[in-house]
Amino acid sequence: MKSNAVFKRAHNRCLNMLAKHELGTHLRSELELAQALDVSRTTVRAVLSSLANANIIHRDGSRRHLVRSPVADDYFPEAQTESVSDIVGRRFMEWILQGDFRPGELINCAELARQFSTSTSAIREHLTHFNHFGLLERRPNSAWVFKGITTDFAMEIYEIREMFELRSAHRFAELPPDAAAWSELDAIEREHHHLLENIDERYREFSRLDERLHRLVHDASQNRFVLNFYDVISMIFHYHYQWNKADEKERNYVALHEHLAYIAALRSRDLDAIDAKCRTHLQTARKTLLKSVDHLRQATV
Amino acid sequence: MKSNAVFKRAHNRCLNMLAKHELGTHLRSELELAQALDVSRTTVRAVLSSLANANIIHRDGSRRHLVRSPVADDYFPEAQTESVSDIVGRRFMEWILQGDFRPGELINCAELARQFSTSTSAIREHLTHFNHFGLLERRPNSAWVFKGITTDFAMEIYEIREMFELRSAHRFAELPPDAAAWSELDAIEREHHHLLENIDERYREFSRLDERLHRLVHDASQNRFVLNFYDVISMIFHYHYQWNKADEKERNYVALHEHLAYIAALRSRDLDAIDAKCRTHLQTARKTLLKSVDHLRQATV
DNA sequence: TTTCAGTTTTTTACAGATAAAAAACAATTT
DNA sequence: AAATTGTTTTTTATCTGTAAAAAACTGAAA
Repeated sequence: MKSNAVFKRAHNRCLNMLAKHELGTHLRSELELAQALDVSRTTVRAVLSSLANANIIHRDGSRRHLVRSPVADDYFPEAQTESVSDIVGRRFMEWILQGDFRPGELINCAELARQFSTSTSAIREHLTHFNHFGLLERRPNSAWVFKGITTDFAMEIYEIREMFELRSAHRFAELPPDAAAWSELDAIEREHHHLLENIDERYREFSRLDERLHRLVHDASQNRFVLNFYDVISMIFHYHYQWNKADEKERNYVALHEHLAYIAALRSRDLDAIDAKCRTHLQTARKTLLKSVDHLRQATV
Repeated sequence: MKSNAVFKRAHNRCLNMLAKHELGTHLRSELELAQALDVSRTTVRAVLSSLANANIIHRDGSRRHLVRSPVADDYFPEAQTESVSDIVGRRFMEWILQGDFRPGELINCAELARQFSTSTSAIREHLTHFNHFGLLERRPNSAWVFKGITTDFAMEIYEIREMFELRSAHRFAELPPDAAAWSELDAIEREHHHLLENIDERYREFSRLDERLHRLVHDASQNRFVLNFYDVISMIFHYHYQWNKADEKERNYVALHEHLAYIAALRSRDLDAIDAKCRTHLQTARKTLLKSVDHLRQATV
């Protein structure tokens, strides 16, 4: 059966919203809450009745008002707000990065299902997903082969990434001056400067900024295949940041400066400069990934 | 439950093999048969016992020999040899091409399951597949949106195709002279000449040759993402050939000549010539696809 | 007449069950 | 000993069932 993670997530988010409310004030309509929480009205109603049960809100007639401010105990634990599908995806990547799988190894769905305490259906769904990511290969009527985050994988993914990002960057340069992307680029640049000012404390925030910049560039491609592919990159990087912490501050410092040069090139609209700065940055990023792959291999051999 | 399409397919293929045997001759070992039929020994044994039941083969001791030649009636109907997953994939594409879906329309899994007389699980599995193909978009906890084979789709897919094929063609040109790919290229070229000699009768065979040439070029990329993407192209083309028959002979005639020029360029190893011929051919192919998309849209509006 | 909350209907996300197929193991024959 | 067949164990593909969530419908209130 379906878990009620959607409900619990909405519940917690609703508590966050209510924490900013003054006592006694009326809540917004169910429809507005549904839109704010990004769930259906059905789920909002479930949340509201659970809040009423906990005496956080109370009804007077057809309206609801805030009775008491929510406390830590009113929240569902973070772990319960993750959907089964997200859990499986996360745990699968963790398995890979902990070296529980070796490249070429066959994957046992039932065993994984047991390990992750879900059903084989949930596992199967995710295996097709990772198949698309190039991490697995399906042998029809037979087992799945784990292909692994190997040197080959890193080289292949970067070959495509470079092609796609150069193409997208060119498109970006052609955007009309009033496009929203330019002001987003300005905002990203400012964030880079802020980060550099406090690099010692804030260097860990780089990954989010990296994602934001590259996603913005890729968006200019207006090509669903390019964007789909960036999801793959993004996922790999999301985990990569967690698995190789060596020289993290130094790496991020270098990358921030490369980003600034790249941003300046984009703004200059000079295609050759864009190519040069983009290539430089991607080559650094590739080296980092390759080093991590090596690290991963040595840790597990 | 699982259908026994694998068994039936193996059964029919085994009958084909036996049709070439002389009466009384002994069959090969179970293991050899399994390898020849590309199934497990378990399935081979099921096939052999069903053949024994039909008095086509007979056992003497531990060996088996052919008793009578198989007849048409011994075969399972073609329709029963397709796995559920293949059926769903095929029928889904047929639906798209018959205009049963309109771009932007929401897809109803249960309704589709009813239409295709399978379960929602089989449908769901295929929807994720088509999601990856850019034909659908998933809205979490909600319906799937059909994006359709639109002009945008054709433009986007060709943008990537051109990037990937040019890159692969360059790699192809760099292959050592003794690589197997060169002799396969020779064979493909000869097939082109044969086809051109009998273009009036054989023009329909072009699509298989087209797939063979482009697949060969893409193989040189040695990049799993390029190869995965070619599967998308290949699928679209497989159906495209069935949905637009207008000017088929003329189109194929032109394409065959473009292929020959492309092959000659590859053999010359001159990168500029390769780029030129490859681009020319892909642009023609794109025009054809765009015309078909138009055709599709007008037929369904 | 638009916006709301109450109610009902559909649909999705998963779990669980099972025949078919594969794989592993055991016993025989060449 | 190597190759084959017989038997048992696992694993996959797929169907069915159900709580959770979404969507659609309905009547009341602003």
